[in-house]
Amino acid sequence: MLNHSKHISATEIYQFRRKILNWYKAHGRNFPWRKKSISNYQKVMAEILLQRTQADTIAKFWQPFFTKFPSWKSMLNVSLKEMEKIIKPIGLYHAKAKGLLSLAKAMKQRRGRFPKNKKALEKLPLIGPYNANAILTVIYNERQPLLDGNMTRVLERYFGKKREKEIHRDPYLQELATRVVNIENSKIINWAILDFAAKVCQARTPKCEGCVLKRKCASYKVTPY
DNA sequence: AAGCCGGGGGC
DNA sequence: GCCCCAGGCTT
Repeated sequence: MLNHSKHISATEIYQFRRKILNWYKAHGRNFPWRKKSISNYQKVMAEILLQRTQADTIAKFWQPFFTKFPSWKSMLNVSLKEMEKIIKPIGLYHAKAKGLLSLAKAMKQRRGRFPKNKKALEKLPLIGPYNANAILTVIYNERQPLLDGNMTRVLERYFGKKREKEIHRDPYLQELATRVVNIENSKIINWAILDFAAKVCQARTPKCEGCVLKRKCASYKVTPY
């Protein structure tokens, strides 16, 4: 309907997806927040804790944090100072602590239920465009891209540069990412791309020689690192 | 649109 | 020492 990524064919998208998924079967990461058994509370909390923070850092933080805070309600009796002290090891602790207490209050008012559309989700504290998509995909099984700096880097290197500075205001990138993750189990391709970005297509030192995408990667042809 | 947050990990 | 990390909020 919009044609910003029309120059990229469905076949190219399919091949990219297939290679990433194959790579993921052998090399994908396993994290607590990817387990089916966890609560929606934990799924949302994971996305918030992960903001601008390495996944391995949150993996270590996971057990002690959720032992202390098993639910939204459990966060209501903690002072801001206490919460800041708890969040401190993962960084950005002023904003995250304040936001979490605020979100816990909002969730109490909402009786633990989340909105089911993007605009309403983004009105909640600490829930922005990325997180809203993550919630829709991981909890409600929708097909939204987890389009952060990492997925953006992979898509840009492989398919070509985005047009605008802001990820969430770039129609080409939005449309391309949406097409790429448009499969039945959308969260798997999303996780696969994030894992691929973290382990192979890294920001500073991408491991191009062993990369399964290098033959058709636009960046590899130009700068084979 | 730009600035800011932050401890920890990798190099 | 420097750069980067599953972004969002404030100005």
